[in-house]
Amino acid sequence: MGNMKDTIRSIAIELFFRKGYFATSISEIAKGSGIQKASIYYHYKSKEELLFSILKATMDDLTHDLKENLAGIEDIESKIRAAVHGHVRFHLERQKENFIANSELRGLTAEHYRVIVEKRDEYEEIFQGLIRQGREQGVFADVDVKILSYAILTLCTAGASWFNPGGRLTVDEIADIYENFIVSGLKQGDAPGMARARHADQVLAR
Amino acid sequence: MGNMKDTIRSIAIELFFRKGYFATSISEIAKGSGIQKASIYYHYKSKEELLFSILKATMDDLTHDLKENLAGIEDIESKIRAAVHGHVRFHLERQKENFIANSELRGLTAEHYRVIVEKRDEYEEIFQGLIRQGREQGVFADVDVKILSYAILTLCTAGASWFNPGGRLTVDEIADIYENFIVSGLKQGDAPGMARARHADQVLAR
DNA sequence: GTCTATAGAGTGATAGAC
DNA sequence: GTCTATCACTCTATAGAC
Repeated sequence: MGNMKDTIRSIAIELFFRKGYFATSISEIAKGSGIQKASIYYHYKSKEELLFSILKATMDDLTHDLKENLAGIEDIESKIRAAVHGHVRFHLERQKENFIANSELRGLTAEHYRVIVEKRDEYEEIFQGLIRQGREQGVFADVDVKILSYAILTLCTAGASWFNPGGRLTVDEIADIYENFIVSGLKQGDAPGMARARHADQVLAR
Repeated sequence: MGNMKDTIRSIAIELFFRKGYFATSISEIAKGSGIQKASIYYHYKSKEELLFSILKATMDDLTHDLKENLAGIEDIESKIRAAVHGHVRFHLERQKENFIANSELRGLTAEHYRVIVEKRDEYEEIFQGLIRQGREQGVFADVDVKILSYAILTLCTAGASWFNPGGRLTVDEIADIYENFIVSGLKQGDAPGMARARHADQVLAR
């Protein structure tokens, strides 16, 4: 946190998280950074660029993290577990940036919006690929890949909105709870109705 | 949509959903309603009061809906299914209001914020009670009630952010997918820390 | 790299005519 | 119940001194 550019950045993250992007003014960020508001524009050419730089770095780190977590794992269930665990971990450990990344996309210009959404889509596709593979290998039930990938990602992401760093459970304990819940949901062993019918089909086909 | 008060309200819902509360101005709402901005203040005494009236009605209807959906059902699994199904249905059918109710709480005054959070807590407690009951009756596994209730609610709520009314699946089809995923997750969820051990056991037993 | 000063536009809200 | 006019303020961003 040596230079002013990073100080401004971390004050902005704090304020965008607490008050929201539109409700935060440049002068508040300047005040928190201990400089005059005009000086902000030496480091960032606009408020929107400051937001974009935060979102871009967060998305890049997220995808990089996922690829690293999956490297070397062969078994599909272990892969899903590693992906979910890492996703939860990342969102709880960098709670504020991730909260902003999921709620302030509307603050971006059209071009910047496109860049971030592309990165998000790339990340989602890796996840969807894992679910699809697990389904094809018969490890998971015949689930709807798109709907459940959205569900799983937002489920874990949501942790960033209520997580209390000093609370009852550690990051890894929470990640384990999610991991088990999600893998059970994907396997759908006990679900009656349509799910049970699908499950029976699979068993018979083995 | 006969009177102006309701017109203003529905234009505000549309704009708050699309652009966000802080990024929407009174004059935009007036323009959309076909009147001058000063006329807004005849119907609502401030922008914040307009937001509050939207959130309050949404939360009241949500809880009312849940109580109605649960009435007369005895079996705990059927109760959870009805609660989840109704929750998803409500959020998809009133997508915009619900999106606002989950992202614009920071726009409220301290007192109004308290009112809405109280209503949200009341709703959450009903849900938590159902999960707790299911666990005590042995229908569900020994899950963490608080964490999973947040997880389940945000999971279903998130539907309101990506749902496309004219899309591939109907509201009830999506609700069914969620229902099965959640009930499966609740039945087979393990205690924290057991994920790796359990998975290893499974692999060895093959 | 940070400052003071200010441009230029938009904001929520009110007063008072009709 | 809607209008015009306006107040008082805040906002992002820039110019130019140091």
